[in-house]
Amino acid sequence: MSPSNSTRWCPTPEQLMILEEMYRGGIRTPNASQIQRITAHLSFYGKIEGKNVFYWFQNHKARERQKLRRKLSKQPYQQQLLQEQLCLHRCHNQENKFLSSNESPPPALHQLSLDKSADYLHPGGVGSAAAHMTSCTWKRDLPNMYELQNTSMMRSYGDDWMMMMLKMRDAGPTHYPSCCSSNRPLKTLELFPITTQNGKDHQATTSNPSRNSYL
Amino acid sequence: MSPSNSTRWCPTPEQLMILEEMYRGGIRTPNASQIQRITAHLSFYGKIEGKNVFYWFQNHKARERQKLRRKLSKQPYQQQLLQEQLCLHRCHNQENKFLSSNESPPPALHQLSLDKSADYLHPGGVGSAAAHMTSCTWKRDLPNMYELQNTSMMRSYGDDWMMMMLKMRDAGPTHYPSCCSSNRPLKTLELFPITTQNGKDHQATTSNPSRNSYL
DNA sequence: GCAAATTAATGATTTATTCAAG
DNA sequence: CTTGAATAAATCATTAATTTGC
Repeated sequence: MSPSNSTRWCPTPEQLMILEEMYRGGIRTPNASQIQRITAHLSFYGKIEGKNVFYWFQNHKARERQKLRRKLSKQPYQQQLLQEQLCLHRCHNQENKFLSSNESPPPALHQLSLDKSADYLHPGGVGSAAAHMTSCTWKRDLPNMYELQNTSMMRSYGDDWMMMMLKMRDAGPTHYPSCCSSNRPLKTLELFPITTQNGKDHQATTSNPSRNSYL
Repeated sequence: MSPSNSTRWCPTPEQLMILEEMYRGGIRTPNASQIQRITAHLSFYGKIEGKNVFYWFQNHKARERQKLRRKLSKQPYQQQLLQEQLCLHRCHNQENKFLSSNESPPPALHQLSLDKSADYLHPGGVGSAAAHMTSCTWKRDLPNMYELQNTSMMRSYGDDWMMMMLKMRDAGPTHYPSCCSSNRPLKTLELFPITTQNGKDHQATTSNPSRNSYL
């Protein structure tokens, strides 16, 4: 099937780079509004839908985890411990929003006070594919993305979950200039709109944080 | 937590009965439009959302399967074969729509020609909870529900998948007269609107039917 | 009888697995 | 082989049954 009417999303290098950056930054299970913003943002670089973002994080998380598992199974025990601690660190960084909210923090985190200028602002380096892209205005807004990760999708939809069902796919895949390659001029990434979320992202604060999962 | 502000859906006996009836009828993985219709229909008997229907079928299917597995593990081999054949029969009934469409039928079904007045019109009998309900006008429309079951949710959303993310849950659980008990007078079930689907339900006909799963 | 305690069901989420495009 | 898409299995969490001690 030709790329223009491809059935499945084919991320551009820029989209991929940004997604990986976010993943490195600690995003694992973006909630609905996060997905929406990410999608809006990435759509500048090519056709993309929310479900693509959703699936990407799901798959990437799962595959990183499995990659790590494979790796761990042939690693000496010492290094395993190290890895686990790194993981924990990431996890706690993710929880910062939680810690600073007026909700009572989860017990396990009560006893910790972590540096909030976490390492997600200085991730390990960008991919090569579009490395020349001016990096990276959008990073400044990354912290906005750091809302609760244990927010579930379904819960987020609320009564509007049904919206997704209101229409069926009848519009076939529309024009999609070139699959898997940059089809727009590279440009400094624009900021996410700095909306104050108006409590929209604060649901699910009663969930059990132990169910959060970060690789 | 009192029922009125319960966090989770609590099906009324009528809703449950209808869902079970549909399940017995062969519905396993309703697609978006099916879910919408089912939801609209069931909402007559109490508060309900699409996701509840979605989850109900998912859970029910899984738990019936696991129930059967447990049962099979202590059954003589002969009866196992019988069970499997029953399952297959159901499966084929589900595929009838497929067979009659102008899409090329799945290979595995090519070789079979089955009675289309399938047994889903005469299911094994209704539950006792609301058995006095005039039974059952809505059954006449059940065939409408027999669209492709292998249609995936995500695919159905299409470009509107994002709709589900547009708003976050801010409306808390609204008034819900009485949990788990009939809060409206029983009445003959109304027909589903007999819409001709207009091709809206015909997506995903290219999917591999082997992935269909019917218990 | 009737709450508190325990257990069983089941609604809701997440994780693992699988399919299939490219 | 990689990875987007989708489904199934496992898990969590809340509600209903039920048991238990009074």
